[in-house]
Amino acid sequence: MSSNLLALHKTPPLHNISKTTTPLYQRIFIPTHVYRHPSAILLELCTSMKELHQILPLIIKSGFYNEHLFQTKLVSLFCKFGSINEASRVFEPVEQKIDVLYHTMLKGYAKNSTLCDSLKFYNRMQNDEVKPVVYDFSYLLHLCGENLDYRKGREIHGMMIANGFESNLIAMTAVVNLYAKCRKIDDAYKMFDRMPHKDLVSWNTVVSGFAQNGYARKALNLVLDMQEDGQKPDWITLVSVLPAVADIKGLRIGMSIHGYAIRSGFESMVNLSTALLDMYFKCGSVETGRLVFQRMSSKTVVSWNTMIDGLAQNGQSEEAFSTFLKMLDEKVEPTNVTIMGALHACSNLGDLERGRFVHRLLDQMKLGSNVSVMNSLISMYSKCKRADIAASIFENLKGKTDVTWNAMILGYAQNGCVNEALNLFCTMQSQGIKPDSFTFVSVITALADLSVTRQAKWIHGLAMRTNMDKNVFVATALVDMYAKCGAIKTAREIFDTMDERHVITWNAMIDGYGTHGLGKAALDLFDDMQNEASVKPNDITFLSVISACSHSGFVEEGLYYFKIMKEDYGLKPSMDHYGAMVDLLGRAGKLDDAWKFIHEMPIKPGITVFGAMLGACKIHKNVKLGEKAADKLFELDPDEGGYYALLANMYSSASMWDKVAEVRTAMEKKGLHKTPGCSLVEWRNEVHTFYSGGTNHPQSKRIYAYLETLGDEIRAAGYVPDNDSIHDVEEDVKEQLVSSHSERLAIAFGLLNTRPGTTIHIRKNLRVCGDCHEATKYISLVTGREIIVRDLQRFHHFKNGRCSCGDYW
DNA sequence: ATAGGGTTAG
Repeated sequence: MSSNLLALHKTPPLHNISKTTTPLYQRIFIPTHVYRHPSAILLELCTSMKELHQILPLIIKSGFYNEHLFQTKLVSLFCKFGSINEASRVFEPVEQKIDVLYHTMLKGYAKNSTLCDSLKFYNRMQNDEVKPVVYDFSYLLHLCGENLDYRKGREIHGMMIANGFESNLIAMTAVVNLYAKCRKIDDAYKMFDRMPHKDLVSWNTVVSGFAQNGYARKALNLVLDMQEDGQKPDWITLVSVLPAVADIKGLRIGMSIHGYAIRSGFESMVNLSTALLDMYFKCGSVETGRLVFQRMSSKTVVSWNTMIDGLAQNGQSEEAFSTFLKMLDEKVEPTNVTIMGALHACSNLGDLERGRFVHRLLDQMKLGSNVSVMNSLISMYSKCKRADIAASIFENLKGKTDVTWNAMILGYAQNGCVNEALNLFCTMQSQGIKPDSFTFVSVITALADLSVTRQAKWIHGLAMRTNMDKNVFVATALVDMYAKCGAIKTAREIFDTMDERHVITWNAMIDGYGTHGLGKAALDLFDDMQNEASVKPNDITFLSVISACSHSGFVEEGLYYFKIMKEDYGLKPSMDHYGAMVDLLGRAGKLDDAWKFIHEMPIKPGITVFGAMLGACKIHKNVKLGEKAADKLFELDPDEGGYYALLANMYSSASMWDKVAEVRTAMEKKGLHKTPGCSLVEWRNEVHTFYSGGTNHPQSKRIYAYLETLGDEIRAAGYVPDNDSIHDVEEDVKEQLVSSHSERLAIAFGLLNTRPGTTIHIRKNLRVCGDCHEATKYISLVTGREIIVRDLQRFHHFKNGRCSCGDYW
């Protein structure tokens, strides 16, 4: 019986009907005009503009066209199908317009036209001496809410009061709704509080108001309050509160709401199922999400959209895309949100081909002017490594929003185009668009990649001045950036002063310690994290912890954390986790264990895993397993020259020169190249880039000359060149001289141009080679300088002839 | 004949 509560609320009880003399047509809900003529029944059943045009001649022929009821119905239908012009063509010629016709027309304006035009029509009503009714105000207020026009909304609120609707339930509910939509939730609540009588609809309005304004807990509490007030939540209450549940990832509350919905017989409401679907995905419960979707007896386009994006956000992008295709197959008309979901999936997959397919589709759908869609398109091309295409879309896009700027800045940042990202950041501000937390995160991430301390301090200062550093995500990006700039202490200081820490904050700090070789600090921090009730470690946390163990040689600990990750935390290891484990075992010299581990993996081992294996074989000169790993790599990713280089390095470390030559020939035949070594160093507000063996730098001569004297000094101090490292796979003979590796040029430049005692920060795009590592240790000794090198995988702090990695990297 | 509250999105 509870399921009928809403029905009882809206219609009089049945026994009343049978006692009265209500005419038959009212009892079965057929309106008067329909009763009078069969053609009107068609009008009642009409569901599209096309049908309406077919029926229109019949109405005219019937002679009823001039009746008020028909005119009003026609205006109503034309408006419903979106044509205010055709409604107007019915409305204007009517000589004796009844009030209802005006009200209907005003509704049409409010739903299909601008606020300005609607207000003009309202003024006309005043002139024509039509007395406004409460609904006129609610349409207008609704429109103000949609346009987020708070000022006009207040004006209309005033007009409403002037017309005597100050304490009208419906009018006040509309006001509450308006203030809530305009993000003035306090005003909305004040109005709600002032209402002498509150019904289900007004409670629902205020619940959805708090939910939409991000006050999830408050929204949930209001649902309890309303029940104390004697209102039983209906399915709209649930739909309104479910986004709040999703916001706080309250899976348990969500499930109890689901139970309540089933008990109350709301299961068949599509919108409710869709809201449940969304909630389950936002709570990360993919399985339940799939189940809800499967069980839905009818699906709207919103259900499909929720499913597609929900899957994409939960790492199921292949399934997201196939769901998108299935939707097209079932002839469901996609919307802009569908396209955004599909693009989201393509972004995650990094699949340019399918991304282009969606792009063509959205062009066909004429969605090219939809800013949100274009923002997603920019993100997709950026994620597919085509920042150039993204940039050309960005340039040509009319009506850019802050989201558009953020998407492009992030796109540049993710593609290593730091200067472009910074330039766009400046252009954005010069055009009066305020950077938000997303913008800062993108720019900070880009700078973190560069590892340039001066720029780091600049953006940090800017974030502080704009109060952006209070945002968790911005602060986390700062922690990450300082860690990547080698300033691990500053990173920790920011971490410690944060009011709120997200999982990603902990992850960034743990990873920072890990890459600095501070394994103990990383594990201590992981312990601290357990004491924090509000955060739970996720898969990334464990990846950082395991790789921290790997960098510090904590094999036992690494195995332990891998175990508890699965058993105590219920997390499924990804390819990256397996790669980190192989690295952990392999680096420690347990190559057979690593090889065994690969074969016992429950998923098919990928490039990450074999890459780690080959790297370990190179360090420990295990040619037999290294060749096996390399074979797999060539099979999995035949176009990557880096593996050939790694293999050649392995042979050279084992002094197998003929094999080295063989690999070089194979590489040349395939036209593959090793990524050129490149090191960055900051000097006087500029970033100087050095390539291996390069002579393009203005100070080049001075640098090479200095490297020669430096070579003599370090040899005198005991440095012995490592001949094994010399046989690299570079084509140029000069590049074979390790003394011209990019980091040495950068170090020499740094030493020549900074005052004695200054720490030198270098950023390298590849891993440091053994000989350079050895040489840098001696350089730090003879020059008395601290040299910090960030390579592809970790930090090396060289000081007094030693490195923080303890020669373990 | 007009009728206040509701789901998806960087």
